[in-house]
Amino acid sequence: MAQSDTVDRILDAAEVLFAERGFAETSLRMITSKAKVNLAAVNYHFGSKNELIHAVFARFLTPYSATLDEAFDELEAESQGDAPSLDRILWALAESTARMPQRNDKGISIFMRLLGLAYTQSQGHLRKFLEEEYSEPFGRFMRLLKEATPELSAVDRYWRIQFMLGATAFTMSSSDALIDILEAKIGVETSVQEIAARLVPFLAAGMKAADKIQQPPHGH
Amino acid sequence: MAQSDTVDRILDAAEVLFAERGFAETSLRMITSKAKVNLAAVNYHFGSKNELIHAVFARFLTPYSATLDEAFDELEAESQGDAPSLDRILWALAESTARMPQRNDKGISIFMRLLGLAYTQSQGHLRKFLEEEYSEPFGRFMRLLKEATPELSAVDRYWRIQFMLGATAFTMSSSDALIDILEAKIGVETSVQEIAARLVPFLAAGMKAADKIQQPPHGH
DNA sequence: TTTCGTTTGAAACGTATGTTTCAAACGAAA
DNA sequence: TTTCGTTTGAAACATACGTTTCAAACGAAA
Repeated sequence: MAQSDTVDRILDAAEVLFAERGFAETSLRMITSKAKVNLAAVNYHFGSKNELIHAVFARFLTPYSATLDEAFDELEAESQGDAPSLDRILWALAESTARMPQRNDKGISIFMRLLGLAYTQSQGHLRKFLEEEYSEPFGRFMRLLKEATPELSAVDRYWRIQFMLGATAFTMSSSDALIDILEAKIGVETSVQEIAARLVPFLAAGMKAADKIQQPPHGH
Repeated sequence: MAQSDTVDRILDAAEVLFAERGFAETSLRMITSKAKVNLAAVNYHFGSKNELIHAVFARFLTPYSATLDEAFDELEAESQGDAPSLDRILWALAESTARMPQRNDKGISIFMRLLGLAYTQSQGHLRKFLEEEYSEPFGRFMRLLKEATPELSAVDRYWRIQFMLGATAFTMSSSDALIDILEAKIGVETSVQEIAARLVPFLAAGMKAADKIQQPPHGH
């Protein structure tokens, strides 16, 4: 405990509780009591609850952002000149995510759940913070997607990307619960990595769908 | 204002505010002040905040559930004996949703956003309430999906249905914001119906994807 | 018009939250 | 060992919440 291991204890506790219960539903007192730390420590070290939320995201998003950047570098290096395919882009994303160093066995679930919350519960301050700090790797991912789907109009691509994000964020943010339900139902155990491996072909097929806008089907 | 138009005023205000801000972030005082109604009226007419949330959902979910049931009846009547196709099931769902009677022009967005919140912010009491009251049309939809995708194993189907739900709930629950972003970006106006019409082929293609689990792509 | 159950209004209650205060404890530097 | 900036601890603060209370107002039935 060289210096302020209090800070890490708070971050660890906050990360888990935020992932379990969301931001508004997690009080500072829950966090400090789980972290076995004085209540005032949060405001002393982080300033406010909102800044603590930012710190929790920064701690895992900064290395993740760097990992992604490397993966995209590799991707572009491999396919010299021509645009990387959709499948390879999505796979690179899935692999980078799976390979993130985990603090414990629940690491990936927490990571995913927080990413989901970032979309879902983003109040003004969080959205602003994320846009300011991490727009670059996100923009790069978007550029790669654009080059990989030249057959789509800008509008088509826009909506399909939202569909992809939705399927991913939603599934991953509830991955723990969904895995449990499946096990109770069919008795099959599933890893987050397997979900990702199932998600990729689903998303790729959706992105490549021939029909852009569904017309009412005709009678049989 | 024959009898308790207070009840409807509360429901109207609560519906909008819940859709805009979520449940925990919307206080009874916000609701009663928007509804121009006394604070105590909520507890008098509904009992508690949780029961008010239930009432908001019941008001639109009960007619929606009936509409869905009719649409599924038609679907099964049309395709006498053989299972309705995936495209037709999804289309029936999208159409039923679009045709729901709206209280105002923002009706569909609110409706969608609440459905999204039901998945996303479902605390214990709401999940329990929804399961107890509306499991039947949901189960019927699942059965139809199963019959329309006999080529999928139970596990494959389970995950792909989650992906569909995610893409839909996520996109629709943010439809307002996404429509605004697209308009600011490309200057195109979009209706919720158009989003649904774009979503259907995306989901159908994903459900029918040949690969179930992605293997690492080989070098180019 | 009087009656009486229903509904509203204003105020308060108890509790929980984020934040602040300030004295005490700590720990490296002198 | 003394000093002094940093960190902790216990308590309080102001505020917001959901809920309750109870008298006043209402409105159909008598």
